[in-house]
Amino acid sequence: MAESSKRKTHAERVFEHLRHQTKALSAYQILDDLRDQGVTAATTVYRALDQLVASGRVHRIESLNAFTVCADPRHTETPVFEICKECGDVTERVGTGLTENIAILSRRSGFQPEHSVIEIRGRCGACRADAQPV
Amino acid sequence: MAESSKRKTHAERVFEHLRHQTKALSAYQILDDLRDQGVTAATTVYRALDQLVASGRVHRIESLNAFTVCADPRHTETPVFEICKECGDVTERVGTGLTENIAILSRRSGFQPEHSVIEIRGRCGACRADAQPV
DNA sequence: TACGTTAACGTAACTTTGTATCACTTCGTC
DNA sequence: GACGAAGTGATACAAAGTTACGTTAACGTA
Repeated sequence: MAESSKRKTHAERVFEHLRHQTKALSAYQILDDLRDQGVTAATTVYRALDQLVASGRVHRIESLNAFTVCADPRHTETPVFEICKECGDVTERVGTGLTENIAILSRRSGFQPEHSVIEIRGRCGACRADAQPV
Repeated sequence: MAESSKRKTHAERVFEHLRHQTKALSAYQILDDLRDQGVTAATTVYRALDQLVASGRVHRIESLNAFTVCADPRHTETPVFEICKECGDVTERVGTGLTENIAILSRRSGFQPEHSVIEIRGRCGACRADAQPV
């Protein structure tokens, strides 16, 4: 029981909880959801999220003030998030080539990019299908 | 004195103030700055910003919770914002072709984009030059 | 076993950002 | 003058995020 003996931290609990969501959750939503698991302070949630974001396991969705798990922590390219206005689902896209486009743009303007935020709001395929009339 | 007789609204004051900034300002920063012009309520500032954003004269910078004037209200393409971590300056780029990239991406995924947020954080040309050793 | 160190966690207060409600003023128009 | 619409303010509150500091648990080591 070498590794299973390790105590479970709140950061792990936060990560596990986020992993089971299709929507992004706010810090205070996470706090509410994890109260019965012993997470009682906003500070703790923010600390957990800081760690998880720093290690690339969780992304912050700026336009929602919310958080979602990283679909594939191995990717290095800037992720693109599709956010459905109707159902709230957040989908991460990687390998879109947008990082390169931004790099090209920046080369022209002399700006040195470090971290990009790309978030697209609209309607997801499922919600569009639902709205289709016969 | 036909048009000059029109009363100046706080929305106009907010716009004029933002126009003279190189950085994005938060709503409460705007409130502080315009107190001596008679703007005293956060509500008023938010109402003014709502109008200005709706009419396309001002953009909201999601990752900063702040606002900046639109460089060219005639553009229809999604703007890209370069945000310098050092000096805080925000620069709007249009005609970058990124909108089209997003459209292509969405066509593949079935997502219908309505409003995109593209914000790049990094260092601007001026700050990079300042940091250059001899 | 006792001690010291460190990481994780909690409490509390606070700041920042944003919204809701209701009252009041201004101004054009009938 | 009566009326309605637009603009504004005061108050209260909700949501998001931070800071400072104290406590607890785990762990290595003497």
